[in-house]
Amino acid sequence: ENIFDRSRMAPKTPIKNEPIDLSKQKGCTPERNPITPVKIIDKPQADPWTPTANLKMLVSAASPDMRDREKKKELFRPIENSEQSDTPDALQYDIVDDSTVEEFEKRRPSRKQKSLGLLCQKFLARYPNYPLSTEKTTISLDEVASILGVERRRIYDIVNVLESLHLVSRVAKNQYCWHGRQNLSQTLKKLQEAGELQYGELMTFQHKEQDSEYKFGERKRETVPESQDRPLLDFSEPDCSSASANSRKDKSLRIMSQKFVMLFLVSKTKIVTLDIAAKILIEETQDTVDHSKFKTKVRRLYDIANVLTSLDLIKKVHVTEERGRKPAFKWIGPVEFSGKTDELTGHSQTSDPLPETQREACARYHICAPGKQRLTRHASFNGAQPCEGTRRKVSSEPNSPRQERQDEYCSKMVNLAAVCRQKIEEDTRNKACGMETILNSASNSSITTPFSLLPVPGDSDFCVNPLPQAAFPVVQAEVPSFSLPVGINSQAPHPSTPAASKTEDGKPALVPSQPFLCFPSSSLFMLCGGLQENNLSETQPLAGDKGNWSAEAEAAVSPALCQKRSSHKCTLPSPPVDDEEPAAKKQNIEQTELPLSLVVPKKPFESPKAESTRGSGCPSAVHLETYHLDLESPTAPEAGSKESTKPLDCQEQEKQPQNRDPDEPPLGNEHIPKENANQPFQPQYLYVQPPAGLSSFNFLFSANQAPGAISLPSNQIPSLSVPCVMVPSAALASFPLVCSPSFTSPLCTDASFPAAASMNFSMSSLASTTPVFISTTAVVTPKVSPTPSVDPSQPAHPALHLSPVLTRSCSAVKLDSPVCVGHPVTLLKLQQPSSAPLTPKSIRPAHHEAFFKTPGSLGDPVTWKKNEGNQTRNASSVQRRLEISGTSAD
DNA sequence: CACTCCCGCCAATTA
DNA sequence: TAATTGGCGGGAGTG
Repeated sequence: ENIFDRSRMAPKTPIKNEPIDLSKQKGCTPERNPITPVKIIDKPQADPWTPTANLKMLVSAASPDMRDREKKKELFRPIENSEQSDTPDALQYDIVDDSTVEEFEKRRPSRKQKSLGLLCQKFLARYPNYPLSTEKTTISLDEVASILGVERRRIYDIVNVLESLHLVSRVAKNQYCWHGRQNLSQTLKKLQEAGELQYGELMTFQHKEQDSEYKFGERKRETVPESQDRPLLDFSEPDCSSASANSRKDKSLRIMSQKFVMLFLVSKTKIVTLDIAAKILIEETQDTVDHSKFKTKVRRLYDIANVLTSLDLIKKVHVTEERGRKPAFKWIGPVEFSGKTDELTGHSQTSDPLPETQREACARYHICAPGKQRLTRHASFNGAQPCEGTRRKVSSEPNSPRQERQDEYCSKMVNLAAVCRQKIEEDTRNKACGMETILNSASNSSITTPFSLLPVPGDSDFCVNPLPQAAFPVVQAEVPSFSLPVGINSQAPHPSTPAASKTEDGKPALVPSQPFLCFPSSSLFMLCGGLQENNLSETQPLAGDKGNWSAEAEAAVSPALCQKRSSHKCTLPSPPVDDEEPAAKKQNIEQTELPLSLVVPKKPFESPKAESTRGSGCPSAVHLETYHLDLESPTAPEAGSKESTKPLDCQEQEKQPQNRDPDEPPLGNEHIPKENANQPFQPQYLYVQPPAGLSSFNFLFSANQAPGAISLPSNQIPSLSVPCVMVPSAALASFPLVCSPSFTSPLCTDASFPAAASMNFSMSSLASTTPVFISTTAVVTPKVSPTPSVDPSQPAHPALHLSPVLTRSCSAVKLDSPVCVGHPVTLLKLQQPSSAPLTPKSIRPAHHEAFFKTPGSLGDPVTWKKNEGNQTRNASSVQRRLEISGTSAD
């Protein structure tokens, strides 16, 4: 025993301890990290003799008074120290500082002393809040555990939460890198953005109905499509943790932590009650909240809250509600993230400042991110992110678990989205009246028409919804939509960084963390933030089924929803469109059929290649990947220079031709026969900033497809035959998309043109007020202003960059959609459509079951689980990659 | 008794 | 296979 003790004691004993601690802390001795011997030692001790045991015994035996005395006394310290931090503190200079008071308490054997919060403080005390970027601090879990005198399990709890905020990142097993709070603001910003997408609506409700917690909770659930969450998480975590740590379940403490923080950031009051948070965080779609599950969730929230409290980000408060007093937590951390994270920003790679508006940020990301990502990947890591780099490497491996994880994420997200969507639908029906009408019309139209955008001025939420809806229609037409986790970082594959994007077999291209929906409609791609997606899905859903959903804030659900929609589409295969809405409907012209046809052709083409080429990619992702590839290659070049877009386009055209051809025929015939002919189908995208209403969305219109379609006559309904991508701002951030500066009124004419880069819609054009309809055919709404403005900053490559991501997303979508629908049948349908466009693989993954299943939300009895897993994994991997790349960037 | 949440079993993952 | 991670929930400490 003594021997064991010694090993442990080492920390305790002044002599041994100090040296050890120091070396570990500052030195970041990697050496130790790998080593896990500590653990062994601990275990043996713990059981029989562990210091803890002794302490416990003592404590229990001793009276409180005694405890206090003892605590103070040195005698006690040794014992306790071994377990806790007292000794360590003494040993560790830093620790003492922060936790002086705590130590006091710690001495006690009492439970409080062992609290996770205290432990966390001790842990934090060991490291500087703002470490020099130059010096990397590695943390050995074993060491820390032994130093703090706790079992490793507890360290995991702390580290997981810290990791969710990027205070640390996992480098390797047993090793974490300490980043401190340098990136905290960035991370919070990202989370806030993500949270707005996911929970924005909820929060709104909150404010409105503070009382109705339940409602709140419910809504949250709905809205909260986890899909987004994960993406968010990814964003935040992209670099480090995503890779290895992600494994396990979606629910990880990490994700919960992020979501929890998001709730605070989104909440106006900055106060979140535990029960609400628990409800929101419960994956289960439905109301069915098992009491046990709820309890478990609450336990976890306490764990998280303790850590966050020790970080001084929240504090415990009590909210008196109707029922009585509820435990709650108030956010006391930074609230405004103007966009930059001060020092943080500079350091953080991925996290650029998300300054201004999301969109802008997104745009910037696109532009800038690529480079970073690439860099990050290649470079092992810089400063704080080194760890990430390593992981990436690992993850980058084609078949590595990471991919799987990613896929899983996707699937989960999808599931969540689906669930949310369902709920949302219900809610929306009830609540979203005005919106509904619009949406409905949209949805209907959507079916008929490829897609319509409703410009919803007003609230962002609403805005979001409209767009999504619009998107959905498109999806329906075609296909599959997939949701990707939102990539937070700039990881997005930029054109400039071809390697990066491809590195992972295309996966990387996708933005890891950012959730988005891709609608591989023949002509359009839509990327939506989770929320948005949800909205879309809602609206879209078959007119018959859910025509009324309001896209509402639930957007969060979006991904799932979207998928569902797609599935719906499938199911509703080309419902003859009704033109409920005149304008929109007009567009519907081609209606679903067209889009489908268009889409299908492409995908098939692409998919084959992609698949063949990339084994690594997820099956489901295949088509996407293919797409990506095409895009990527072109993009990469572009990435370097925005202007380069043209060249890229050319490249794209070259590459894409295959895809395009198939696609085009359908589209081209209908919409843009001419243009297509002229131009190869380059995957060009038009980037449209989100209108005010759409704050979070970005639209990308593929120039290629569009071209033909674009021909729109200004007057009528603006329909875009071109594929467009809707990307949440967040997503954009990750994307390398670039808007071609040149556009002027691309829509009208030429966006489609070959060389023409991507077209940008200025937000203003979209500006909420005017609804834009995009028909599969290609009509563009007049509103769309040919705004060159939109993003001068952004290069015109959007398409390229996006494509990779999209591709995956697409694959995912396919899967998802069926799931979402909850109707296996739909899936099948989808598949078909997808099949054309998508490779079989992609479809399979689509099976979605996994996605659907996850939360148990839908209860999908679906039978396609197999694929799901893969898909999700892939997606996740992709995300990770992206993240990683982004983070590592520099 | 309700709120907290420690503790550690044990499964999922990883090495 | 062994080690690492981490979900999970029993049940104990606190007020």
